[in-house]
Amino acid sequence: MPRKIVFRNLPLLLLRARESVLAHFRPILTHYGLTEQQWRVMRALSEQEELEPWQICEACQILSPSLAGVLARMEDVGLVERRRVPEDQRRVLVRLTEHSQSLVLQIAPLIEAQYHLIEQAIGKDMLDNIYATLDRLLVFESTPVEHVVLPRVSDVAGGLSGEGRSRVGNGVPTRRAGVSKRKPKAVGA
Amino acid sequence: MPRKIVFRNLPLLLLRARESVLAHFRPILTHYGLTEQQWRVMRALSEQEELEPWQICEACQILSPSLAGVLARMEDVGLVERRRVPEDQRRVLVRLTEHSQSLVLQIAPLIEAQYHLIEQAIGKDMLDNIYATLDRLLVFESTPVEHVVLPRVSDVAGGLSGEGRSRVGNGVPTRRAGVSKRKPKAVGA
DNA sequence: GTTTAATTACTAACATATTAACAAACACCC
DNA sequence: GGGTGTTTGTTAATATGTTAGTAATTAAAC
Repeated sequence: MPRKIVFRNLPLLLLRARESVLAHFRPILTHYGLTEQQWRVMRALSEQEELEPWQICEACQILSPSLAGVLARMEDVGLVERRRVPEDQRRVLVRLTEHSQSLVLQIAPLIEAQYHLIEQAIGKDMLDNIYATLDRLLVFESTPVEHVVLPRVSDVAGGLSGEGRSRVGNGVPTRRAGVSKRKPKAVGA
Repeated sequence: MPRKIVFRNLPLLLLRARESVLAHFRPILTHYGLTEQQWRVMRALSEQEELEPWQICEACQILSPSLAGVLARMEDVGLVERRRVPEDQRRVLVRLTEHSQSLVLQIAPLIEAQYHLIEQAIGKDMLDNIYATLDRLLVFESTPVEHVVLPRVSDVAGGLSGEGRSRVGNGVPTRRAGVSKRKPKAVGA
């Protein structure tokens, strides 16, 4: 096998870090029947009163197609209301319902308290350091970074130049239905 | 509205940071028709030769049900092979195919090069600092952090104690089919 | 040695992520 | 003033995340 990549997997580390933090908040949200994304939207709308979808996308780091579903479900359960902008019928304004606002009033202190517990466990200096580091990482969002040149290869993963898949009889599929239930996909053809 | 939560949204910041990093690698992976998760699995298997699914879950921060699908698809396109452990018919061993190994040989240098470009753009000190900070954040994975006590509330988000949703006629749904195409869900009933 | 519990990988059901494509409303332009 | 392009939100299709539950196998208890 090739020499290991000398750099540690940064996106993976960030994923782990995020998960380790989120683990301390998730119980609060699920306790109130909220998903993580719903809470992100609620928190944003609790600070802005009214936002357009694209603004929520930016504020909550949710892509537009995802947000469409999130908002639709939130409207279904009465967490947000949507109305069109009169001057521009394309645009929409989203806001929290009264119910949702009172929900924020209940949850926000718990979130806040949990942050305090975290700060208390790892120290304020440490927490500040984390924020500062992340900020610098985000600045580099706009920092121009060169990109490696990609060799031209038409279709590599699907290409499978030669060996064919031999789905049946390799040991595993002989078990439950699941393993061999995948669609054929005609690789050798 | 309630006073803003004094702490900045840490999970959101981590999400942003991760995205800003990943943005520099995604083009490489999509160029080879790989998803981010597939590459994570491939990178792990390129360093271990053979792993059991639960080990991949840990190494790649992928939950077991997700990994089931990821591996099934990867097997479909000939990226990995699975076989049962003879001594324990519950367990499975996963490994890269030859094709997949040669793919790693092509991609790894590009990933590596991109890391170098990033390091070059933000500085080695900065990068080291990031890694160090993330490590400390991960240590706190095991650090015992108290958890806020949750007030007992049966079903809050769905409860909607009173106001009813008024789906039709609030301004928005009058547009395309989509907005009002959601399942009714019987809130008022 | 059979019953029970624990493991391991998986399925099911739903919410979200991601990319591409689309429709309606607006802006321009000639 | 009707083409043309742009913006905004959306749908479609597929992959993954998340929680709960299941089947097959093994280990433990009795």
